Amino acid sequence: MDFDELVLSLTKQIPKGKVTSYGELARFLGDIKLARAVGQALKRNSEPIKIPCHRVVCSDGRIGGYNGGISEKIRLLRSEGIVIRDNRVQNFKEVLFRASEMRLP
DNA sequence: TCATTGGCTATCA
DNA sequence: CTGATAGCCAATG
Repeated sequence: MDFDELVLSLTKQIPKGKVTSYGELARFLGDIKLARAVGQALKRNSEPIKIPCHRVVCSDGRIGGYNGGISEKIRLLRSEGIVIRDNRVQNFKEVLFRASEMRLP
């Protein structure tokens, strides 16, 4: 299983109504410095339907980027109950899906 | 091979 | 609060 597949499989574990950060995913993978590569892996995601890549945001609660545009990302998150204000998830710490809750496929 | 490009993070002023 | 800085990984050409 290559890097991209691993990242995507972890992303699929994020429950609806929660989010995680590129850094959290990277931490689970063993190295916080993988954060950027994680972002790239999500970007290269070929099946955006099955993979909720919109549930991955910046470590400080800012939205981050999205293939379909940030507005679309925000819209999707709101539709799942995430509260966003000034391009930030409001209760970030509370809705954060932590690395300790992830598991290998 | 080397250079570039990001959906990044942490730290300091 | 905003900006600048410095790391830095995987894919791509």
